[in-house]
Parts: sequence; C-alpha cells; structure tokens
Amino acid sequence: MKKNLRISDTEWELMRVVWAQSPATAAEIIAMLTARDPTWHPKTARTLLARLVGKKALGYQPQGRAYAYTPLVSEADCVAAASESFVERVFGGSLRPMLVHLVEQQKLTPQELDELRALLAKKSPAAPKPPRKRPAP
Amino acid sequence: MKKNLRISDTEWELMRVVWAQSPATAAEIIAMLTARDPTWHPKTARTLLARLVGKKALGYQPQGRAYAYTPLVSEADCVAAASESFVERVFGGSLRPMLVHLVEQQKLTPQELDELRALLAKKSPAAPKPPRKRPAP
DNA sequence: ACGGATAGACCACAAACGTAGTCATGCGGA
DNA sequence: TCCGCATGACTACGTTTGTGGTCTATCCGT
Repeated sequence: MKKNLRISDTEWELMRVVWAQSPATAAEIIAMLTARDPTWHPKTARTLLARLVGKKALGYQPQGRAYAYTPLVSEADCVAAASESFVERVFGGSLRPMLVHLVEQQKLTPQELDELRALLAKKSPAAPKPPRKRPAP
Repeated sequence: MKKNLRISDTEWELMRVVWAQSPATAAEIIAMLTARDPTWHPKTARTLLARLVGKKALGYQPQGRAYAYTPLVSEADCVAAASESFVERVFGGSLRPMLVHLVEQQKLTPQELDELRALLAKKSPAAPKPPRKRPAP
C-alpha cells in the first residue's frame, strides 16, 4: 500500500535475498550477499538492513542473540512499483516502446522468446483480428 | 561509451525533452517541462541543466544571449544502460521474469499485444518447434 | 572465570539529489 | 538613456545513499 517506500539500488539486493529466504539473520543475509558479490562489506549490509527496517520494508524478530529479518512488503508490490516508476522515467510512461526495446536490444534466448510468445498467446485469447484461430487440441 | 554517466530520476525528464527536441534553449526546455507538469520550478530545471552539462550528458552552444542545449549521449544508449541496470537491480539480471511481469501486470492494449507478437515473430524466424506454420496468404 | 569473537546500537562523512535562492549582467523597450 | 527583466553563474541546504567505523553487551570456548 505504501508507495512512500523508496528502495535504493543497493537496498534492492538486500531485499532480494530476504525475499528469497526469510526469515534470515543478518549473518545469513550477509553470507548470501558476499557469496555472489565478495565486495559486500558486512558493516555496509548491516547499515542497510537497519535502514530498511527504518523504512518499514523489513521487520525482525529476535532469534537467539541475533535478529531474524522478514519482509514487510511483498516482492510483487515492489517490483510493480519499481517497474512503473521505471517506465515512467525512462520511457515516459509508455510501456510498448520499452518492451520493444527490451526484445530488440537485450539478448533473449530463443527459449525465452518462445516462453514469451506462449505468454502472449495466453494473454489475449481473442485478439481483435487474429489471422486465424484454432481451438486448443 | 561512458557508462559512468548517471542520470537521476528528475534528470531523465530533462533529457527526454532535449532528446525530443534539440537544440533547445533553457526557456524552451522549461516551457516543455512545465507544460506537462506545472510543478516544475524554473530554477530547479536550470540547476539540473547545469548538472547535466557537468556530467557531459548535455552540451551547449551560445544562441543569442542564451544557451541552446544538445544531448551528448544518445537516448538509445541511455535507455539501454538504464534498462540493464533496472533488470539487474529489480530482477537480478534475469530478463524473462521482468517481461513476464510487465506483460502480466501492466495493462497493454490488445493492439499493443499484437504488435509485440509481431515483433517476436520477426525476432526469431525459425522457432525450434512451432506448433504449425502457414505461409502468409 | 576470562578473553576473544560477535551482534546490534550508534556515529561519521562524502557524494549525489531535489529544490530553490542570490548575484551580476546585458538586452530591449519606454 | 535608464530600468527592469531574463539569463547564466554561483550558492545554499536538508535528505538520501553508499560506505564503513566505534562502542558495548554478550556468548562461547578454553
């Protein structure tokens, strides 16, 4: 609900690991972070955890002598908010040019392209003027 | 080439109007900005223009007693960079979930969906296992 | 029981951001 | 010619972000 929630670039990485596995203690989170990116400094991570708690993006319960953190905001909500603000900023709110750009510029594997096609096929069962259509087997 | 170029949220709005119409004087840019968003303060816009010049994102030539600004970086490059950093941040670098999200969550008109489908069809002329295919009429 | 490793609390600090004000100056109209 | 207004130059300032350090209580092993 709260869109006043502003998650910065670096904070996103924290959130993603917590979303992936929660609850998680700071040590666990730091371990997961440094696993994929050794440049993470533990202190930095802890500061960010504290900030995310301050922002009400994370909550925590004491677990032993440490804290176990849990997300207070859903990943889906944040992804949606971030996506919206991104298209707004970069593409002026117009989604189509963005998709065109992504499909054109980024490299998608043929497999991913197929998945996308399938997705689109499902998405609009009745296109305005489909060249042809056939009932599913 | 320079990826050290960091364009902030607000700066993007400036850049987009300059990309849309360049060269443009500060007054023109401000006019275009306030046209779509009256909350823009002229002074703020001027500060951002100066910052963008400092960042080498914009250049300028004296035009009369004012400056005419022109982009020094292409919109395509910036869009690509922003897109990449966005997927990286929000989707952990994985493009497919992002497209899925966008197609699923955002509202695309049926027409846009068709365009996308067409785009995808062109993109991979030879799909691994097309259910069927038929030559165009 | 004691000393070192640890967790969280609190602090620091520069750079970037968002937002806007002041200053000096030159052009253009009265 | 003189004034004011628009313009760029410079300044201000609180907030956010990225990056880490210090301090203190504590738990665990020896």
